Amino acid sequence: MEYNFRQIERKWQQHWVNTGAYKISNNSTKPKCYVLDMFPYPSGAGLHVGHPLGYIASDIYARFKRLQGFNVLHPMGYDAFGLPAEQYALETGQHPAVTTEQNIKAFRSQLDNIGFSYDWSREIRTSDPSYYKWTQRIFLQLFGSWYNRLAGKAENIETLVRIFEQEGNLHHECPGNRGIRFSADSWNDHNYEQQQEILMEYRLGYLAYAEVNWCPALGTVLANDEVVNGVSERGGHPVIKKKMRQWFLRITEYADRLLEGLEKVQFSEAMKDMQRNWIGKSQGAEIKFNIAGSMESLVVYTTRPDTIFGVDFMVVAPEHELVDAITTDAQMQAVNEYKDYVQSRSERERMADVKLITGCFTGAYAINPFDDRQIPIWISEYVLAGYGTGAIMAVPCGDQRDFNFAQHFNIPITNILGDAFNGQEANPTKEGKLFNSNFITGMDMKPAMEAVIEKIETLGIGKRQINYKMRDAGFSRQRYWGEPFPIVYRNGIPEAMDPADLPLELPHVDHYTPGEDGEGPLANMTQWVNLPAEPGTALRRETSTMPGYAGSSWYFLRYMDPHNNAAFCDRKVSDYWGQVDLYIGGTEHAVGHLLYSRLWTKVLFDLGHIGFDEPYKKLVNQGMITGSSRLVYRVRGTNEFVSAGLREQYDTDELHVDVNMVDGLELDVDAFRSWRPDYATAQFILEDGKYICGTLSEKMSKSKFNTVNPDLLVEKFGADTFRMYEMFLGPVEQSKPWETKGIEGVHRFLKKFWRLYMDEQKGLIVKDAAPTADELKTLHKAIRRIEEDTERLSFNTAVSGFMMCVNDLTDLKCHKKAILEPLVILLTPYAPHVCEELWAAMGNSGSVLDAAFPIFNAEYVTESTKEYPVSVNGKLRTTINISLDATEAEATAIALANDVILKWTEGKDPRKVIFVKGKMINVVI
RNA sequence: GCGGAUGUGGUGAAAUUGGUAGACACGCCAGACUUAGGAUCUGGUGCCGCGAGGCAUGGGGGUUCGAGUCCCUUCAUCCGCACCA
Repeated sequence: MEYNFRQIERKWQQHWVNTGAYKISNNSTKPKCYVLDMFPYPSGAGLHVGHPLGYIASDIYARFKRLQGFNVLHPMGYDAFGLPAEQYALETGQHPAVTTEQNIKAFRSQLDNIGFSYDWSREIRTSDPSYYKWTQRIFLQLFGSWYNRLAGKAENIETLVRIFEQEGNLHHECPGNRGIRFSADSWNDHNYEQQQEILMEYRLGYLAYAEVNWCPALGTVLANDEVVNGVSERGGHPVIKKKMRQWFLRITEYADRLLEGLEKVQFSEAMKDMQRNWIGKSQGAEIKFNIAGSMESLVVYTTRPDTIFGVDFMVVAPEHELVDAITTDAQMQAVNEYKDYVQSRSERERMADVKLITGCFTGAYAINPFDDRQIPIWISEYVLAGYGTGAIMAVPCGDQRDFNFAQHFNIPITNILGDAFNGQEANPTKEGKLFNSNFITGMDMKPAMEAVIEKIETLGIGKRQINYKMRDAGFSRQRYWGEPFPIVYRNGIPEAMDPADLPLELPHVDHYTPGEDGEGPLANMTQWVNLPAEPGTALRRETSTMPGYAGSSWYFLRYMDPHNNAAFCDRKVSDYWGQVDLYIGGTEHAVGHLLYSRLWTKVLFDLGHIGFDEPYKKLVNQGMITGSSRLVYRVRGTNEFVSAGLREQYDTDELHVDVNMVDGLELDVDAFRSWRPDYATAQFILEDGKYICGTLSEKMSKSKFNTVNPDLLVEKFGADTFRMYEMFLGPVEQSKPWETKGIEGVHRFLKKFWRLYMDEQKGLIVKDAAPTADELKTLHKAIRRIEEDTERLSFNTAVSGFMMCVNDLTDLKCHKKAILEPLVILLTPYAPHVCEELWAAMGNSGSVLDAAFPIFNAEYVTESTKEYPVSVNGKLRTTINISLDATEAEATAIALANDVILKWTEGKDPRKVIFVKGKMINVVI
């Protein structure tokens, strides 16, 4: 029998469906293991070979844990809301629900091809009302709670109301507006509307004003990646910033817990660094500067209060509320022109264009509180309104950006660093003494920071302040294809819907055009938006929808209990499954999705809905598979194509060609001719009778014709080969280019593996004879290696471990059941179909999926001698076989007596001999 | 700009703790079997050199008996940056 992978794979995939082999129970005495993939957004483009990399890795791990006796939860679903479906709807008029459904079907069939062990009975879709019902309910939890800083956790908003009634907000600074201070009496005097406004400043899900990318020509709000160079990607219309009232999640209240939580989880240090950076905690001070001739004062945030005597100018964000009030008449026009310019710039551009120095003097001066020096106040785009107080004190001798700014605008620079400042560039050191600095002159910088903070606090002109770069998360999208907010505005005041009335279903619309003034398409559904109400009351629904990360922030919980109608997840069930043991996904989610889902988990934990406050115990980021594009070279102005090696001799244009028409580097010229009508008559200038293509490594995309569809490879080589080849490419976490050519090596391996069991003529050739020591050694070396490598997710080396094992067993002509049966189990996580086939062929009744993982026995692999490498002065000169029992003296004597070593020591006495038992010998002369 | 990652043969890579650099494959070369080969098998294959030998892990420097691995420095490429998901 030959290895007929198509028949085998079809047969067992059907069998596993029929027997419910992947259905997992929530009731088990086995230890649990939760292995999760980041679920995909079902795009219309379908899967390319880059997508399944992480899925295959997690599938192997899940199957491996199952063989080890764990009850493994390994689910899959779809992050089905999103902008592309809505965009597609705008263009084609097809409802996103319809196209999403089609895309999911296509995804599913592609996934099924590869033989994953997902429990599809637990599938979820974020766009399904039975799912987003719970997303809405959890949002109401966020809306209905506040963060009690004294308790260090979220609590129901009612507890805050009780506190206000008794003591006002004396002990609970308002996170949304630090200026708000009130007593119990004044709280109780407030009317409902005023009280709601105050509560809004405390809620974890709250409304506030923020800027969006508004494109007047399209009448819509654009995502950042729909804006290119300040104009809309579609149509190239101007985009400006517009303030809109929007929902936010108060993630900043959790900044410290999100930082601390990183200590408890197994993420890569790089990943933790990215999150820490995103959160961006810094310690410093806020300092108030009076403004000359004005009642206004300017509050700046600085991490370097010790440099206060080096301040030569102030920079205020152009959007800062004070700008209009302090700008002098003489500067008004220049300031307004500058503000118009900044309006057209994206935040990214403002941060990235560091060489472009722009700014405008307001005409106003701040007064240094310690020496009364007058300091000019400028506005510049490099200061962002959202960070700190939106104003900085600029110290050119200590900060390069400030230095560049001062030089550009000819602002004199004060030196407070003595010789440490050379006048050519800023010196940002925190180590050293301060000069020319009034009462802190001569002090070391670090104690000086403390001294300044103490002084400003005594004087009441500032205070110690911790800041975070992280901002509260915008939670509104002016879009259709997302979760509707379960919010009704009663005369403009937002109120939670009754949870019993959820889900609030997304109404069907016929048009996806935006509403007025930047509102989402739902605003056009006046029947749906405006609810019947008593006279004098207006009841209006929220017309924004939630962003993509809403549904994905908690989906890992729903998989545990996907059909529960009474709760998002039964507490007993979430207690059983607990944290995700292994989470695999792309590094592009490093901050966004991961921080949001960590936040939601913490809130749900605080409110008592689940028993753990970090969702993912271990996180692994798979690398991106880049496409390897193939290029052809057309002789300019002709229909003649020249092979890559000869292209220097011609004037050519470089064109992408579909990688599926190229075998390695050789173009299939007939396929190329029939690719497009204008190539039908193409002529080729060949080298050695072949047309050789050029290559280029770049992101996989349809427009580059470098995507490779896994379906084709599965059809040609089988799912087992495909799975193993994806793993064999290299470490999961590393980015690498796709190269189809190598897949044949893995396919050959599986055929060779098959031939250990099956003969083309004789069929099964597995015998019951006793294994030899060599055979046992080969098997157990493989068991040890595969078990270790799989556990540490080093799948590429595990695959080569299998190859070595099969090569050795082939050389040994081993066909013994005692060796081959454990080997089949070992390979099952990687190549489940062929293993199930051979397992059955050997007469086993149950499924190999539930076999017991072979136990490694060290006895079979112990060696008595070692081929020691022997170096002279660190250069390897020979190897000598020496007993592992040999003492240092014995081994050294053998080495020094060796002919080759004698030749290299040239009769000199060795100064030293380094002997590392079991490793090497080095003779130093 | 900030942050992250990666540089090892013609290619993908391996080297788990500082101890034989290139395992395992692809490709290539030579051969066997064959009507045939995109099947299978055998041997070879880092570079330079006839050889002895020398050189080699992006470049430069350092620590060490010994460095792909540790330290310093430098270059290059890729990815993310808050409304793509």
